[in-house]
Amino acid sequence: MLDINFIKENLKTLAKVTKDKGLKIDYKQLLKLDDKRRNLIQEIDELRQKRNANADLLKDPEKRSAKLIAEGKSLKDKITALESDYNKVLVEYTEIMILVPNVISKDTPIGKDDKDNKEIAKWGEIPKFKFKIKDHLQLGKDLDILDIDRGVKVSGFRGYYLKNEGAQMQIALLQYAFNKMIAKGFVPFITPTLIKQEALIGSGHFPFGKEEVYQIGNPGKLDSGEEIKEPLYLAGTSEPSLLAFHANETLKEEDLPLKYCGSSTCYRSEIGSYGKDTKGLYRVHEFMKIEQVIICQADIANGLKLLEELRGIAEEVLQDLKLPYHVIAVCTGDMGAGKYKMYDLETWMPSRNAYSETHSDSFLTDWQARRLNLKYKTKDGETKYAFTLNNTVIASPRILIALWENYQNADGSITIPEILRPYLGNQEKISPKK
RNA sequence: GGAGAGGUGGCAGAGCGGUCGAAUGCACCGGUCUUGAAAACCGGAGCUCCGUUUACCGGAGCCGUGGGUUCGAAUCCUACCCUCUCCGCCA
Repeated sequence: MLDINFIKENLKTLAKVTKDKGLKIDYKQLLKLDDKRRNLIQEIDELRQKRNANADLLKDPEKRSAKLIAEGKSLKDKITALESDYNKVLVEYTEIMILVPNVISKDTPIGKDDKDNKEIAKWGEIPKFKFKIKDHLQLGKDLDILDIDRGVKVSGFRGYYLKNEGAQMQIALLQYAFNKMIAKGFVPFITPTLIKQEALIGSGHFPFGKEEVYQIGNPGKLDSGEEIKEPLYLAGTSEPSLLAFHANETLKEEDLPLKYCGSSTCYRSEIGSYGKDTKGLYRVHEFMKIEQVIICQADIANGLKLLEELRGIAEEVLQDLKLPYHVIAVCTGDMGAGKYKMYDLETWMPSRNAYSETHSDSFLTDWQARRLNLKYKTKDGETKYAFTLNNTVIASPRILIALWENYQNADGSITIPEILRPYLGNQEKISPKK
């Protein structure tokens, strides 16, 4: 969400960024609703003032009269009617307001989709295999560390089991990553994954990505006896939980920046990507992830610095694992409404013969904080909305694709990356069983 | 799942139709006193929104949330959310 006054003063910029991000906002309608909204507030406030004055007179039994009471009744009716109008206008107004995208950094590429993203850095050598490589599915099957067939049997499409060293490796990755983050001063969290709609609106996952999120219904009853559901949702990342942790709070500037990392299972419905990546571990309905989140002062330069810091941590993880990757500056059409600037880290996946997304590093200025009503008080006593950032630390099993495929050997075994060995009893290789 | 109690300012805690944005205590800020501090005493202080002559000026709203009753609601009714206690069940 943006400040309505900022929107009014920057209509041209916003019209452009809206188009560049592939969105459609009726700004004329928004301004109209804002006018209506403010006019109604004024009218209502005036009538309430009269009502209060009237009620004040009636306090005195001597002044009590049928006329005053009638006057009070009439005022009440007018107020009720206007309030009802106001509520309707506010709903429409809010519906548009939460769709208004954030502005972008100067260096964000303008483009339509991921084809227009720009590679800005590269690390590691793409491995050249002298044998016919297997993809992670084959490796997983041959080494008995992944079972897709039974995953589908039990969980349905996109279901999977990690098994043996496959299972161990996932836990190893998470633990290694968690430890790294703690060493860097991030506060470790295990976050709720069953969350309320407000948290998802706050992070900006709603309304944009609503269909991507699983909904869980809680039955209840309305006044009228009508059955209702106050839904809960399965979070697709710990980001909304970590951000909403401080929703409706006013923090102290001296406590910023807050550096958090959250470990959670993540759920994605993948509606809208039906035909895509249907094989293997690339796109699954549930996975585990450690996410890094920063809540900081409202300072663009500082935020950009932190974005680089988060990127650096993610790069460090891939370098620790010795996986080739590149960094791309994500273009407007691919970045999401709330983003001010965004990088993706894509890791080399031999079977896909491509770099594929494993990390996503974003800076959102105060776009999320406004939705979350997350503020801080400056040293001068001023109240401001905070800025927020987030990036992946590690997400598995997707990263296992890169890990298994890049580390495979001619004999069909997989070398375990050194950094993970301590978590797997110092085992060096995953070899075929028996 | 059953039974009961309750949600008021940073915290504790009164208020149970108009005198309540809200007593009182603690904490906080300023002052007096003091060599300094403490104590004591005096004074001050919340948030959100709207408007404008942008002035800490005017107005509205905020006592878990929404709806209702009333000329008037922190106070009454109602639904929902949450917390606590006891019983039951349970990883």
